[in-house]
Amino acid sequence: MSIASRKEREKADMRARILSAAHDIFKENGYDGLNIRSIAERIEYSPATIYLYYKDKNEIFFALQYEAAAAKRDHLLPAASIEDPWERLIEFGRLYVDFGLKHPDWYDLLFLTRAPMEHIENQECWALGMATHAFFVETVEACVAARYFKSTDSATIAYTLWCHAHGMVSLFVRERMRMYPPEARGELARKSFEMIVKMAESL
Amino acid sequence: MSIASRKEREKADMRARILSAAHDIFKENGYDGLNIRSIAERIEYSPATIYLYYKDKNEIFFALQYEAAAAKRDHLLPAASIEDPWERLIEFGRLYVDFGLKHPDWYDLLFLTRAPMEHIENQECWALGMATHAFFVETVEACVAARYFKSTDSATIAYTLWCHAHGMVSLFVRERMRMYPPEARGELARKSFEMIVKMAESL
DNA sequence: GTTTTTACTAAACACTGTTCAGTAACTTTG
DNA sequence: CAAAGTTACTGAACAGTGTTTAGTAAAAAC
Repeated sequence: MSIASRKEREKADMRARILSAAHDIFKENGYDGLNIRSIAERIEYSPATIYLYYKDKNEIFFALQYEAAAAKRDHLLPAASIEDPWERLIEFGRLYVDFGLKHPDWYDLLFLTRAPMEHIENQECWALGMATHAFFVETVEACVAARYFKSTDSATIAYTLWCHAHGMVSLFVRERMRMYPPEARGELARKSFEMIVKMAESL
Repeated sequence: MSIASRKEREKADMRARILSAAHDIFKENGYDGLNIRSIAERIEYSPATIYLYYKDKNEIFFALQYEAAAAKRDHLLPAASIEDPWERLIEFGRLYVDFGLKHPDWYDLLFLTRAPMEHIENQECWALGMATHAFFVETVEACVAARYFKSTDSATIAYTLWCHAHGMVSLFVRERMRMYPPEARGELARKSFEMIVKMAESL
């Protein structure tokens, strides 16, 4: 059994090494600069070897997406410890946008990549994303329970707030904020966040 | 001068034929299915010929983006004739989302494609998009002028509403609405639109 | 020590965008 | 109208993708 378990360990190591190389290349050159040959070169194996450990590029893509989802969860984690649901919701939103602006590539990977969505529901990254989203929805529900809103439709409230935050970040990530002068962008985002908070208060 | 002008006309015709082919292929197979060889095949010329009429694929991309911008403008046009600015604003928003849901490929091309943005500000498509956006901002300003809002920050109001609409559409276009059960998606979008209208009333 | 299994790779395939040398037709010139 | 020059076009190639396959050398099992 010793040899078999060692081989298993080596297989897992190799998978990790490939993913780590993919991670590095992605951080350095974005998704566009990430290709099988560049990964192979970095780990000093032939391109064909990659396919002995990952079925195809999509599988590596999904693994990277999981890392992005984990990074996002970690970024949002500080909000979880805030007792008051309304304060928690605001901080959650602030951190969500902050994550998108600080890590546009990760955000892109999670929400903007026209990617192999066929079977993404079966992937770990999807489950992790759903869990983080559930935390957000629960916070909205806690606000509803604590009568912070007149409306009790927590699902629609959560979705509406998410749409706004996602809209902000994705306009930025995909460079459509160029419609506004560079110096105005930051302030616009800040003001809009304040505005949606104010609007939410009236719900 | 007759020959020269005929040649000019032929050149313009060819450019139009190439773009028309690109348009058709895009509608049939999306941006992924659109490549130089497929265009060449459709117009029955060699791939190299394309490069005599368009500098590179980006130039074709920009031309297509212009068509998308024009289609969007036409889709939004009916709202322009509504007198009351508040009603106009609502209809504008409704049509904006409607356009995105009905023509996800066009919307994608306009707002979600990680595209050659370097010089897009110099492209016609950009100017057209800006004009349509300006119409939207003017409508918000008209609402402010008519005291439909307490707030007078029309730029932030416009941006906030846009973020919400864009968020809704782009979550749909990039298939992140899969987080919700299929039968719930339509209702969620409808309710969220109503909600943002309600929220805007309180601004 | 022989056989079988495993880990790996070179080379290729099919598909992209793009370029370039060559050719045939058209236009201009004398 | 023939020679020279220009234009429109293409076949073939290059470089870059993801992926597959046949073959090999080392490791493991017997």
